[in-house]
Amino acid sequence: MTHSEENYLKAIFHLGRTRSEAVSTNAIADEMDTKPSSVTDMVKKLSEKGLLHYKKYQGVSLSRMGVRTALSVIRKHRIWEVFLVEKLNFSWDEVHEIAEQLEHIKSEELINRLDEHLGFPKYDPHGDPIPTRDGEYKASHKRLLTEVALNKGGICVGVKDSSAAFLKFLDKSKIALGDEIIIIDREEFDGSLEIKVKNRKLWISSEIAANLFIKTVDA
Amino acid sequence: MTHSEENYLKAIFHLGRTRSEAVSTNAIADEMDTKPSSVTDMVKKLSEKGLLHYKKYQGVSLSRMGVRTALSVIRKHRIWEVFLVEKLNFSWDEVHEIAEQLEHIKSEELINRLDEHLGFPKYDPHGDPIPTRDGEYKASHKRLLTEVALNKGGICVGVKDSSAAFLKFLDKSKIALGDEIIIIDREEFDGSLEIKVKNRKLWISSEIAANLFIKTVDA
DNA sequence: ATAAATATTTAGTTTAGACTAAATATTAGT
DNA sequence: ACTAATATTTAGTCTAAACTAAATATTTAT
Repeated sequence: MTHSEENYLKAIFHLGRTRSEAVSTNAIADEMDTKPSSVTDMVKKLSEKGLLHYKKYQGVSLSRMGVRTALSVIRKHRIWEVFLVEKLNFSWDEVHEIAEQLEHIKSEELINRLDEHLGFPKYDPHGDPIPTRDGEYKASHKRLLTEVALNKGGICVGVKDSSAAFLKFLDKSKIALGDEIIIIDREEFDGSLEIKVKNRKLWISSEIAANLFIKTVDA
Repeated sequence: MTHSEENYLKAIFHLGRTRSEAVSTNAIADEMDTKPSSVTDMVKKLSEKGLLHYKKYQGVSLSRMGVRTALSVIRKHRIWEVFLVEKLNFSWDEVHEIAEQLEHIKSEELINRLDEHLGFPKYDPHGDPIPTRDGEYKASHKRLLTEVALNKGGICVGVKDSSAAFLKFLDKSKIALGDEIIIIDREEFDGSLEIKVKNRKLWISSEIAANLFIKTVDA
């Protein structure tokens, strides 16, 4: 597999998640910042290799093998992102470009050892789930903490209310972007929530919860 | 710079160290496992880019810029090797192939942070010195510990006597391949040496020293 | 239902990096 | 010094991945 082939599979995988029909040539060209004619060429090659299904003018969809390969690349990308943030102290937004390169390093052994070294993280720094070694994967979506079910959780990725008062509250409560938050309990009377953050439990009001976005896998 | 260009510069740098004349087309082809005609093509390109000096039929030598670039790649390679061994517990001999890929990742920031994360190592796991960020580099050579000057040191890379008795001694003394050894003192009377290994000082006889190879930079 | 707009594919070029075979330079042996 | 052996370069081909321009399919709008 070449870098370019891997990038196409990744792009097609992501596009196939949102729109549920076959992925169009133009959509791929847009996503990859290339020309439709180049996409046609590559799509033919990937089709011959059995990585995707392609009928002229009808768009493409990944084969089982294509999905497996795409997930393997996404897994590498996200594990490297965790490494860059956790171990090398890069910030959230600096890591994407470097991970785009690292994801193509060929060594299963390497990525599995890195995974172990990082304590088998479940999410990358942007809150997106990391596919498992054997290709398990559930997509995540950004939602308000009020919409998350009991015992479910995800990564804090943003706030709705960005007032100084709210941000100060978060700071004081030691809740930061990138933290994993899990819902422990929900009080029916006022909708307040008990959550676990960084191995610490605390109660927050439903007003607070309604202003915190987290990325969490679908039910 | 492409991966291939970087690999050529690295190969030419290494060849230029041992033989001191210009490096021949065939030598490069051998080193890179490619054909002489391919080398001629690449050498022309690198010459046009100002990375090396080339006169038809006369071989090549790196320009200042070429040396700088080669050292930057070698630095990356060796720092990644340290990471793989120290942090991911790969063994000595498993790391080369993976580092061959990692050395081409483009990010100065990444390599400098990794260097810091590893505590600014001076040697890679094979005992070869790591070029500094600003291109300082002294080659190292394998020699017996008896030939090393006071206060100098290097990485233990092999034994001359591989008898069970000697290996048992090393094991008991907690001296292993890959350890850094520094000569602290030398007793003129019997040639015995005080050495520092893993922050531990101990005395060894000249017989022991005469059977230990270390890699150390030239005087 | 047909013309216009849009999407996709085909055909032919380009660049990087490799290759083979043939041509030319250099070096070595007598 | 001249021929034989070896080294190097040139010329032309190949593959991957891009591109442009032209051709063809599909979709949309009237």
